[in-house]
Amino acid sequence: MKATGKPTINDVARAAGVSKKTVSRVINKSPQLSEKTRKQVEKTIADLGFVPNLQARAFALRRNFIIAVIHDNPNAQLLVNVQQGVLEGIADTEFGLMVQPVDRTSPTIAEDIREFLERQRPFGVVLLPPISERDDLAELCREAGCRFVRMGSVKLDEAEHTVTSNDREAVREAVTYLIDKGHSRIALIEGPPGFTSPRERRGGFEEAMAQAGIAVDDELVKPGTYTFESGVNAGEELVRMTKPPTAIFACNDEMAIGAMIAARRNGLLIPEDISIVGFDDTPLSSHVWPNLTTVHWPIVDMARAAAKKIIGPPEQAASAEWLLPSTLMERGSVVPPKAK
Amino acid sequence: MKATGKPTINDVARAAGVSKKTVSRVINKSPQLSEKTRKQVEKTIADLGFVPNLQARAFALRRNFIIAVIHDNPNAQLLVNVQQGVLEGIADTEFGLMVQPVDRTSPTIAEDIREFLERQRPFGVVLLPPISERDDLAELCREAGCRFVRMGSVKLDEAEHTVTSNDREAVREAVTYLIDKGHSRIALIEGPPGFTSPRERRGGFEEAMAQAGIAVDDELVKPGTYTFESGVNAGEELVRMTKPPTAIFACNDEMAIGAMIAARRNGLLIPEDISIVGFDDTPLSSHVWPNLTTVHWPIVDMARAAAKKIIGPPEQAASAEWLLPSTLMERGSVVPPKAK
DNA sequence: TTGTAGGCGTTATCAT
DNA sequence: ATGATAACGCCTACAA
Repeated sequence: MKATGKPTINDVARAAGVSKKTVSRVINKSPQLSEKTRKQVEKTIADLGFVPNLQARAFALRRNFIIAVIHDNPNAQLLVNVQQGVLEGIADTEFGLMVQPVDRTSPTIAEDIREFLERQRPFGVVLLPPISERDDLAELCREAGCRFVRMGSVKLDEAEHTVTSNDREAVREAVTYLIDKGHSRIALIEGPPGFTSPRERRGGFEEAMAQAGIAVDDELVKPGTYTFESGVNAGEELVRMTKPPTAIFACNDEMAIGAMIAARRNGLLIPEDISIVGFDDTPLSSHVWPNLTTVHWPIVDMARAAAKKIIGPPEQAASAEWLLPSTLMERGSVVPPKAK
Repeated sequence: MKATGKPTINDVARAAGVSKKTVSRVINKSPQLSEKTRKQVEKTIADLGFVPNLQARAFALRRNFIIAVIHDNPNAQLLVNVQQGVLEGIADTEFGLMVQPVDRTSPTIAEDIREFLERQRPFGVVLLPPISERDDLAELCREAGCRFVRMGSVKLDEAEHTVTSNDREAVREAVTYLIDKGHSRIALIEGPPGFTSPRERRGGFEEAMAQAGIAVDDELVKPGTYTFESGVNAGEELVRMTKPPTAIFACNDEMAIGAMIAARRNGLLIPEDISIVGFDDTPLSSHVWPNLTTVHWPIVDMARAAAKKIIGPPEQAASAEWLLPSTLMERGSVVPPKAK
């Protein structure tokens, strides 16, 4: 009768003595059903061990039960954290997780994404920075009928489609923390130009300095690209200055650790000779010595929140929290500057 | 006529003046079709811009066009590399990539995987180590009607279901390289007990030493867990010995770098005072200074090969290569030992 | 509140 | 080699 050996909606309908539409209504938790019928059908479902066929539902609804993470981000730890967060968000549901990298520099990126969406028809999409900032790509999701959430460092869309961290505020807090420790010659290692998160982080740095009435010394602001090497390079330049900074804020942990290596290679002790603060709170930050004081970026929480917005009712997504705060993790890489 | 606005197989059939089954045969490259009909239908397909609906095909075939990576592996870089490899393998096909982590320590792992396979019905599954070693989980894939490939450090299954690296041989080569440089007091930092890859890597170490007629000094074999910290700990113990080793082989890069940190913290220069070799060739190995000499683990290639085995014809999978060689990457962390 | 009829887009079966 | 017809399992629209 059934090729797969599994009961279908028809089997349930027959066994329960109702139509399959009624069974369908039970599956989909339709509100207009007598309590009696619902209970009875639910019992039959349980008795038969019926599990609705996801592919058939997907076919009828023209939507797969899948959340896709679309990204153009080379950072392995970030990706895995996002995946973990999404998986937590869809735990105990019928949803699965797909991953689709794209090439930001490709002229066909929009076409590539459209094709992906039309092929796989994911229920929803999580867009990671930096491509989450592109309105045209978000529009693509809307056109394809996908729910979507854009992750970033600033609010990119309506609450329904946004999950962000408050990088600016968190950095301001971190730099203020350095200032409160007594530092005033504070260096900044920037992130790659042209992206929002580095800009926000730099903004927070400047705000903290301005708030404390300290002028930002351009000599102490070094470019970086979020890579370990760029942190080493910037660190080298900083510690070799005739009057080096007493503290460094790096826009991510990898660069902060690069700067640590550079400082140490030049004979400086950390934190005694120079304090260092990072951003992200990657596992590495607890692995180096001294443990890196850094800003915890709640990327797992953000991804979980994004997934829940997508699979939950739209009105709930609109009212749900979209700001997940970054917070300072005080560890071992900061002390007050040496008295001169 | 068509709700989605897209042409369906019916539209093609009508326009081409054939039955939809014939169109289906063209889509599926059925061999028994007259060249003339095929050409004509193909032209109609192109004219109409017809793209077969993946969900409908999936429904009819009871298989989604998806490759799932099932894993219980905490290493972010490994996961991302595997994902990249699989994506390369399915590039320009209609397949997508799903990711499903599982908990190795959970008693319900088999049930969890079965449920996932029955829910999402992936076309194929890539099993990562260490769970790829469990025959019962592979059997689960077979029962669920999924193609599958098991990745590992030894041949775990028939060629059709296997992609492996030759860790043992590669380590033997790496340690022989150290011996050829003049080292004889060579330490080993092991991987976590109970898994195959650490066992193979240790085996390669022992074989190289035996081949050179050097007895393995148990004092110089330290346990590790593949983590940075365990490398630091093992490294500390080794360099503090009254007669420390002149070289260390660590079973992965993270531990090798941990050992580098430990050595340097104890006043040793690398490679002058102590040579270090790792395994994996993670990005980090080219980021530290000196660049780490390490064994390149071809994980991306392995994953690509796995994906191709899965989506290609079975007979091809059986005959395709299943062994991807690991090779030594000579960089800056090895020199001959100091003359006494 | 519940049921009937029909459709979603493809593949499989079995003719011809 | 090709076609007619019936699945596949669910959902929507409309009717009762």
